[in-house]
Amino acid sequence: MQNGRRLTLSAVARQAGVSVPTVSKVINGRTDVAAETRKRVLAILEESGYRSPVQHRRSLAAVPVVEVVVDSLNSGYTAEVLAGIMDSATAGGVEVLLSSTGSRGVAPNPEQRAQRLVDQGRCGMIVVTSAFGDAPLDAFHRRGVPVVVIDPLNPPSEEVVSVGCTDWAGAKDATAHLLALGHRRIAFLGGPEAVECSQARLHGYLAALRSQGIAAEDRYVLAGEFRSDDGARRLRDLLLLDPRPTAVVAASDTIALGVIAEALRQQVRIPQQLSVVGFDGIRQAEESVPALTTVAQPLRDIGRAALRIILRQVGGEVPDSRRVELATKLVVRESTAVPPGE
Amino acid sequence: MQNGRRLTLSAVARQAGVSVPTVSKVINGRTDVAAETRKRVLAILEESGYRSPVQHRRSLAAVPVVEVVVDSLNSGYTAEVLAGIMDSATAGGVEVLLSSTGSRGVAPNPEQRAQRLVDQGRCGMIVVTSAFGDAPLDAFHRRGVPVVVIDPLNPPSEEVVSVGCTDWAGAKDATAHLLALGHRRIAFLGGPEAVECSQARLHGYLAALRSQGIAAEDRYVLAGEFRSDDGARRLRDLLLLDPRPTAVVAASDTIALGVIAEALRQQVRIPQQLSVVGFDGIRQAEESVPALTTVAQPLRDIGRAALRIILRQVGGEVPDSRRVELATKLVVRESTAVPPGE
DNA sequence: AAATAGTACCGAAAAGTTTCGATTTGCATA
DNA sequence: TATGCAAATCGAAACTTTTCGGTACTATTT
Repeated sequence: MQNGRRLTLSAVARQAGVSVPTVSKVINGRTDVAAETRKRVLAILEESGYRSPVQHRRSLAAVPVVEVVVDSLNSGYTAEVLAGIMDSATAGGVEVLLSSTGSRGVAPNPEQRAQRLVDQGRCGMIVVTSAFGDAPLDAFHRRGVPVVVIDPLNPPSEEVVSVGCTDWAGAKDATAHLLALGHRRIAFLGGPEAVECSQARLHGYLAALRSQGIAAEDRYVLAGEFRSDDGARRLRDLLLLDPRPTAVVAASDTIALGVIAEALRQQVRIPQQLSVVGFDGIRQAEESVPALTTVAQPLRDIGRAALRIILRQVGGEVPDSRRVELATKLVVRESTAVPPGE
Repeated sequence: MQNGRRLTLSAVARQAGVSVPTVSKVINGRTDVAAETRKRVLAILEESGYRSPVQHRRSLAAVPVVEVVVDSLNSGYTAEVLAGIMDSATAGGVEVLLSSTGSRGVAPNPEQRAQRLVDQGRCGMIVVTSAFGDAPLDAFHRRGVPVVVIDPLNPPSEEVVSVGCTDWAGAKDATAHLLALGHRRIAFLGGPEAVECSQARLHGYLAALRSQGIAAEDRYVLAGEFRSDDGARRLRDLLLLDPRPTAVVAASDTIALGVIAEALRQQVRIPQQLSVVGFDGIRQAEESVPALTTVAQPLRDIGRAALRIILRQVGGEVPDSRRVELATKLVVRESTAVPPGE
């Protein structure tokens, strides 16, 4: 390719059959390039190994920074994942820029935000359990900024890597554990219905029941928020049913802890009268009384994995999978036992 | 100046009697411009009010960055403070760079680290509950980077602003609350003896006792770690004493939650047989059963305040105080009651 | 003093980016 | 069907930045 001179934009442009500005726009992630054209130009760029001067400078530049977007910090879940991210970050020599969406949802102006990201030499982004539309993701993708989404609320789009755990299998394990103890009336306290992982957990629960030939009862399945007070509320509803369920599978530890707290208040003894299984494996689950049996997600590992994936993408590797699922592990503690009256 | 067209480099260049590249170099701080020439060009630039496109973008986009150093993320305490910092950060339009010291202590090379901080345009630093020697702090101070320390483990040095809560008064309130209920044998489960806030809380406890003319018993005062398992361990020790204390003041909520959990295991009923007061006001304290009476630090407010102080210092203000203490508030919940046998 | 080397400074030319108008296309409307 | 309108796409031209070589000046050597 190189005939004496340095590799230049116009050479790439000529080969791609477009003008110099168009190539520049592709490199800088402008929107006014047809997808078709962009692809062709990118191919030539790839092949020729062209690097724009700014790209080049950036690759020499100081410590890479990864931006981490969280929805809120008040759950143990987020903190734990963040801790994992920090692990990998210090190990990998990158820094972490934390940004919180708060209640306002994500990024007022994704295009501008993405541009700022690359301007300031940020090399990737991790989104933790937030709804993230396709439009903003595209803004990052066009600029070649790798994005990893952890436990996305909405189904992740094509071009983004998502990291999570084996939600379906985990809920199935939890339910199977209760079935093995002899429970037959098992309730499920889910998360918001629209949320991806929530659905997977529900289906794991249903699958376990079905495999034992047990029909799921609608009134035992209550969707709600991933919050302890909403767990407490729903337990009150469950206790009004006749016959009562003898066990509860909660879609998160926060829900399960709410159930345990409310059970104590209602004089329902756990696990003698009611077994409870949580999901997530946050720290508080170990410390509750009785200690919570739960499906532990390797939250720290998930955080670590997310950052490693970013780093690999920055290094030019193509991720071998759009979805990474880490195995959950059922941790049996004190909140589950054989059903009452047996 | 503007004769119909937009203000452009070449106009400035013409007026200054130099070429366009030279003006560009002045703007971009290149070295190959004579001091004399630079001055002249700068004058014209000033006069004409020219802003280069990148300057313009930057003024729209550049967001100041504050570095936050935490020791670890696995306590609710840190997460809560961080949430407060994020509050102020989003409100104040700054970004937060998170860095974790982990177990390895702080900054391998403070001098270098401080330099990098200013190079990358970071405008301040917040240190959350970490030991932080004077040497690194000085490195920042010399470079004019404001540093705020939240609840420092060691006594903060002269040149740094520290933010905390009224530890002494808070512990005194907690103890007074128990005294008012009629308790006379009150134990104190402290943090590590060397830690500043831990000492203040101990002295608040002692002061409350003294004000009622009660002598502190050494065997009722146990130092230890800010961890729930260490709280549980120390409760076991307390229960062996004769006479047993009827109430416990814990120097942190984590300790207190450990006490509650262990009490449940040991069949000691709270608050009927033992009253417990915590300190911090983390989220889990609300959700425990029984709900924990605690001295709530305004953790979020502390985080918010820390960042605001940084921002004011960046704005050129001189902090009016080296030490900011936010008031604690005794939150009476279910874990305290009159002593048994009355 | 002359030659040489080194360096600071500048601008022509090359490279890259942005603006803006021209062209096309899709789609709703007359 | 014709017409208008808005959005998408692209490149020419305008603009900015960078590279690179030349000039002039100074210091050093011969």
